[in-house]
Amino acid sequence: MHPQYRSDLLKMAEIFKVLGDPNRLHILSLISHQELCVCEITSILNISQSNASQHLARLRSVDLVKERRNAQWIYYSLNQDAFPLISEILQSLPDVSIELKKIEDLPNHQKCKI
Amino acid sequence: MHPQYRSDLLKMAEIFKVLGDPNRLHILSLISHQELCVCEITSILNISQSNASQHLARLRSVDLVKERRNAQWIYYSLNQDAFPLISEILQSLPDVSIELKKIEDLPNHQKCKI
DNA sequence: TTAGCATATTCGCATATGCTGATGAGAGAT
DNA sequence: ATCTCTCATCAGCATATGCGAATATGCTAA
Repeated sequence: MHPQYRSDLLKMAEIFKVLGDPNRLHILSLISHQELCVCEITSILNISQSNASQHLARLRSVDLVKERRNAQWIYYSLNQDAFPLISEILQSLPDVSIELKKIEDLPNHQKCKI
Repeated sequence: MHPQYRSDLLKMAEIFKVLGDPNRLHILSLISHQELCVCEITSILNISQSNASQHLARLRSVDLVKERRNAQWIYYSLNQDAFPLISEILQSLPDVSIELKKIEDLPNHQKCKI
């Protein structure tokens, strides 16, 4: 097998490995609609801050997300340039618009002053 | 979160987890062009028979492949109905047609009488 | 500067994964 | 029935992964 082919396969496999987790799929689906800071993602997914941050690190490692710092907050959004099929994949997931509408009602949202 | 949403995410994540391995991507790419028996896949990927069989079991577990028995041989092919985007994903992988043309030249191909 | 909040990183643990080697199950040939 | 070939499964191991707890870093405001 050609070395170039092998490395292409490895890179694609790495991307799918990152997609192979329900929490990361959920995060991608959310930030494909609008950028969100880590505390919002943490609240919506109902996971620990550490866990959310680790998932975001994995998404960063394959360049699937863009980040923008604003004061203490880091806003994440989908990087559609990294993997052309990513948008179509995310569109095949269930709708998350209800969750996005409810951001203000989240229990610990007061800790996250947007 | 809705339970149905969660199970959908889990199912999608499971599919991507299966896609998240270079050998399995390679197998899928090969059998998306033509059906192959296990010994051919083993030869092309240059992995052990046990390893190939285990990868095929993973692909079967999420219904990504179809199998057809013919005497001792079991021929695997892509199941395009399981995951609508699978064909597009596989088309984004490097070309495998050269490997398919060389099946007859493989070292231990005599053990696999097509 | 200090305090407080948002985020990242490290550590440790339980579980999952990929692989090899050995064994088992089916199907044909003799 | 016996042998051989194809394929599946099991056992065992090294490594990877997902998570919580603790800690570190970075920013703002007082």
